[in-house]
Amino acid sequence: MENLPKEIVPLPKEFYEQPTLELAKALLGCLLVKETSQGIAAGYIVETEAYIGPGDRAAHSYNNKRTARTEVMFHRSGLAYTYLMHTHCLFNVVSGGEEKPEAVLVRALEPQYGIDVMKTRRGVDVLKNLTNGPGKLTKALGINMEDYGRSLTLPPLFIAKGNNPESISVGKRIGIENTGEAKDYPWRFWITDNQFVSRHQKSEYVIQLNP
DNA sequence: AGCAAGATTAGCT
DNA sequence: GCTAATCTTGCTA
Repeated sequence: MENLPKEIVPLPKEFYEQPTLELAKALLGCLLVKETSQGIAAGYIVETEAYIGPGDRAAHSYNNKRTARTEVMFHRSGLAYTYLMHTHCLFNVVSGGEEKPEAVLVRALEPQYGIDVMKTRRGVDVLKNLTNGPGKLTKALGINMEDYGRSLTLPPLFIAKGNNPESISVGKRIGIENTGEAKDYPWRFWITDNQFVSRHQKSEYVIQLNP
């Protein structure tokens, strides 16, 4: 079983208390880690999308819709919101704070640790295709509905500091054609030119970050 | 109890 | 590009 370097530790809960659009950008470059009996698998987050509470028609929590599925979105920031989409599990980070149902969808990773177990789980041998989509990365890391509501500040599922990206591209969210005006909100973020993003798309604008 | 829809993916044309 | 896969959730009755 592969072990992580000892300096890789979960980010504190305060990290998740920034505004959702900021968090969606701050998560880029961070390391998403899942530990299971099969071993550790982890990758750098390279693509995210923000879903912002009652006013966002594309969000599951639109109009404060509170059901068994969306319940965790109303809880504190830094919990895992997992849900099923067709045959796949998708992974989100809850944000916004108590009673503010917001979340960041993690859409793609750059594989870093446990690549062999990822290949086994995915039945795929090409590194680039292992985690370049929201349903693919959960399968590669072994994230499933048992992770619903889990805190991301401790094992077996957590996020650690990684590398700060030099440049972030911003565009429209993917797969929400039927959501009226919300489909055009520029709330998708990815590391510019990264080869592990789920889809190549024209950016609305690019943010250059100071080192 | 029945049913339509879905923040996707893989495989084929 | 297009479609099937496949199943849970949430809404309506």
